[in-house]
Amino acid sequence: MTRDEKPKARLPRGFVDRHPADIKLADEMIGKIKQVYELYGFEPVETPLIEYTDALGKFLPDQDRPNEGVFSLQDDDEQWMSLRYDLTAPLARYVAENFDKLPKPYRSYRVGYVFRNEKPGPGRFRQFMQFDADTVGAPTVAADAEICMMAADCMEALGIPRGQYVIRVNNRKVLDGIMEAIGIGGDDNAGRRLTVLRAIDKLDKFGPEGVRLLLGAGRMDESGDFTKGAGLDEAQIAVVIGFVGAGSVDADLTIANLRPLVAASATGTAGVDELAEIAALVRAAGYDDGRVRIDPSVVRGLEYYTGPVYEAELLFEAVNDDGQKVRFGSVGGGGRYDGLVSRFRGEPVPATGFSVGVSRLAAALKALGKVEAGAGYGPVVVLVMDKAEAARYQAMVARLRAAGIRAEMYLGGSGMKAQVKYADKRNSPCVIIQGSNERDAGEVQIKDLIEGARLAKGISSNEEWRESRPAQITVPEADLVAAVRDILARYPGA
RNA sequence: GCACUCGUAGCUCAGUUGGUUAGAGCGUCGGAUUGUGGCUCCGAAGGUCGGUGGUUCGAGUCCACCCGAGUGUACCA
Repeated sequence: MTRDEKPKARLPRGFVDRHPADIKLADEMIGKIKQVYELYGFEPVETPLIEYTDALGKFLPDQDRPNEGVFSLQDDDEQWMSLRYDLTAPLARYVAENFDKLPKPYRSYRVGYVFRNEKPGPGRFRQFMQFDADTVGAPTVAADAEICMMAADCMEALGIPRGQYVIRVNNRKVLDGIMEAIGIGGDDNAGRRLTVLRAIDKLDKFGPEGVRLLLGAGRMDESGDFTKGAGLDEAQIAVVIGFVGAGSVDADLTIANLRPLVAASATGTAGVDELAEIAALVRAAGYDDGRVRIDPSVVRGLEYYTGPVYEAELLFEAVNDDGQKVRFGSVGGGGRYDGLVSRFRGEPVPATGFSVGVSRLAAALKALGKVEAGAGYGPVVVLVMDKAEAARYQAMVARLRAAGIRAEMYLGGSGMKAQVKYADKRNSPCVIIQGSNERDAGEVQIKDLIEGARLAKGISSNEEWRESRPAQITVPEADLVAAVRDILARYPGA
C-alpha cells in the first residue's frame, strides 16, 4: 500500500493542543495547588510516563494482554509497557522500589499527564493532567481527614469560594456493610454488588428514581438503549435508597442514620466508626462548616479503595458556548488504598491520597470567570523597513532585551503593512519604526498599538487614519529604551 | 461496545421533484495606500460534495456498505 496522498494535519481523537492562554492558566493553577501541598509538608517526586504494565496492574484477567483502556506497547524484549492511566499506581511502584530509603509516613505530591484509551466526550480527554498528593504508611484515618481538609484548601486557593464546592466523604466499608445487610455479601454476589455500587454512583446523574430503576429491573435511556439493573427486590431497594439518602449537613445525624443500617455487619460498623473519627477531626479543625461533609452516596473508584473515599465536587452551574447549562461535578477525588503498595511487598503498607483533575478544573475556573482568558501581551516588534539595515534593527532589539524588555526584530519577508499586522496579532504593545528619514535624523518612531486601536474607533475616513498616525511618537534613537519603557508602564503585564 | 443523529471551502451554512461549470457569508492572502493595524472598495486562493460501490442518459441529491463526528448509554483503574 502506497501513501501518495498528503497526510492530513489532524489531531488524534480525544487529544488537545494547548494554547498560550491554556498553558498560562494551568501553570498558575499548578503553582497554587503546589503551595497548599507544600504547606502541608508534602514533597515532590516525578515518575516517568511509562511503566511496565504488570506494575500498573493492568493485565486483562487471565490473559497475557494489557487492558484495552490503557495505551500499551511492547519493548524489544517483548515486555509490555503502558502509559500511566493515573498517578497512584506509579507512586505505589516508586514507594515499593525505594521503600527503605523513604521516610515513613511518606508524604509526596506529583503532577503530570495521564492517559486513558477510552471514548472521549465533552470535558473528557485521552490525555489529561492530574495533581496528586498521597500519604503512604499512615494507617489511621487522621491521614484521610487531613487530605480532605487539604483538598478543601486547594479549592479555595484556586479561587473557588466557600460554599461553591464540597469535599464529600464516604467509606467503602460502609458500602460493603450495606451489601451484607441486604444479603448480597459473599463471593458469589460480587458481580451484583458491582452493579449496585454503579447504580449508587449514578445518583447525581439520574436522581433517586433512576437509581431505583438501576437497582431493580433496569433503565431505558433517551436513545432507547436499555441498561440491565441489579435485580434487587423492593425491600432491598428500599434499604439502599434509604442508605443513599442518609446524608445530612450534620455529620452526627448522618452517622446516627447509618449505624442501624449496618448494625449486623462488623465491616459496616467499622466503616461508620472511621467516618465518625474523620468527622471529629474535621470538626476540630473547623472544616465542618460545609467544606467537608459525610455523604453516603459517594462510591468512587470501584476497584482498589479499601476505606475512606472522597470526592471534590463543584456546586455551581455554568453556561457553555452553546448556551447549555453545565454542571462540572467532580473535579477530584481519592481514598485509601491499603493494598496497592503491598502488592509489591509481603508486608501491608497503608496509603491514602487525593487527585485533582487539573484539566477539568481549568475548564470550570474559566466558566466561573475566575481567570482571564487572554494570553497577555506579546513582545515589542522592531519593524524592518529597510532589509539592508537589519544589523541596525537587531542592535535596537539587543538594547531592549538588555533592558529586560521582550523584543524581536520582524523576521518575515513581507512589507510594512504586514509587519504591523503581525505585531497586532501578537498583541504587541508597540512597534519600533525607523525608515531612512528617521535614520538620517537619528530618530525612531514608536507606535503604541493599544492606544492606537482605541483611537481608531473614532476615525472613519481612510485618509485621516493614515495621516494622523494615532498614538505614534518620535524620539531620538538614544532614548529608545526609556520611551518604550514609558509605554509599557501603561499596560500592566506587558 | 450499544442506540440515535449528522458528514458540501479553514469556519457557519445554501444547493429546487435527480439536470450545464457546486454557491454565499465570515476568515485567509493580495491590491487600492513607495512607509502604518481599523473601516470601505476591488481581487485571488481555497472543494476528489467523508469513502467505495450501485441505480440512472445524468447523482452533492436516491440505495447499500464502510469511515468519521456529535449526543445518550455502558465502561472508567
